[in-house]
Amino acid sequence: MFSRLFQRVALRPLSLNVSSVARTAVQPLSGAMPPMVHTRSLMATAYLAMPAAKSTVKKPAAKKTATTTKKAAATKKTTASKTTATKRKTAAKKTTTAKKAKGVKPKKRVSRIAAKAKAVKKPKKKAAKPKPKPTLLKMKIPKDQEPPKGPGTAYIIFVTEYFNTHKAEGLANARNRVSEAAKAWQQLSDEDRQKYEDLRREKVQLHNIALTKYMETVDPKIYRALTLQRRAKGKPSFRIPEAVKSAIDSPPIRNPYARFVGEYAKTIETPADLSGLAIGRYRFEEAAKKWKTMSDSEKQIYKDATEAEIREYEAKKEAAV
DNA sequence: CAGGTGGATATTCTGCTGCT
DNA sequence: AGCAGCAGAATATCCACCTG
Repeated sequence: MFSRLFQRVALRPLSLNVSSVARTAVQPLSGAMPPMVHTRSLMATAYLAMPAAKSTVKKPAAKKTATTTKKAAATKKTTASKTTATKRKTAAKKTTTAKKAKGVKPKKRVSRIAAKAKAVKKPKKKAAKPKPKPTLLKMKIPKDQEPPKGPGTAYIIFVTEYFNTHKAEGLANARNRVSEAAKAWQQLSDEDRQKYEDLRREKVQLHNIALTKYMETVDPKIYRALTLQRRAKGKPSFRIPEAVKSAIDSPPIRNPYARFVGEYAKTIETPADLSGLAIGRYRFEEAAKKWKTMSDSEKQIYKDATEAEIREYEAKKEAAV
């Protein structure tokens, strides 16, 4: 009986409260370091909609057009086709501090190019499989069902605005315009830049609200498909920004055992020679041992607490309807 | 013209344990 | 999924420029 209820509760994460998100989303504005607004998570989300081949294939050709002034950057970026996967690896290396060996990159590039080549050859299989059944993995996600895209950076906002205001001046091509925008950006005073930073924060808030709305209304099937397709591409699982996550309407209901562990773990003294995962393992094992020695009536306390929480949740739900 | 890019850095998540 | 704990991995964010 419990498990069924838990399952039901567990399915709720998609049900969010927009107004509370608006609230939490606004808060990050204070303080020097805005507490995680996860703009990028949405950008990352955008990858879902972005054919992997698009980003990987395009780059190499584009790189050729790099100006000579960009020499250094160009060499740095010869690995233009780097995807987030590579990025992830480099990031991982970074966290291990001194590990960062630059000579590693070429290797990756080669393997990725090889992978690309393989990917290109694939289509042959299509003929062999004339009727691939529509699965979530292959399901096409309609444009309007894709998660909202991220707000971009202050600079992006500036460039956008720059383009709009200089549209009529007949500037050469887009690339020159970007260069001009970049120069203009550099000439901005700190104050002016701050304006764009403020704008960005506003956009982040709006974006969090949009994402919340999306999470509320998205077809669960679509959401599942997005998740599966993302995983299939080797992308990390979809992460819901904290500001949105915290808007989930009610806390999860803890099962009796979890409730007990939470309480009992505080009383366990961990041997000094343990660290990291070993500590957690030790505590769980100790808690499990204890749980087994407990009588039904002792356990009943925790069961009652859980049931009470469930009743409370049900009542709240009723009231909301 | 919206957003991708890489490197540095800040922040968050995962794994792992047993049980419900 | 949730309970605890934390090392290490993964991801977000930033800038400045670039791209299709």
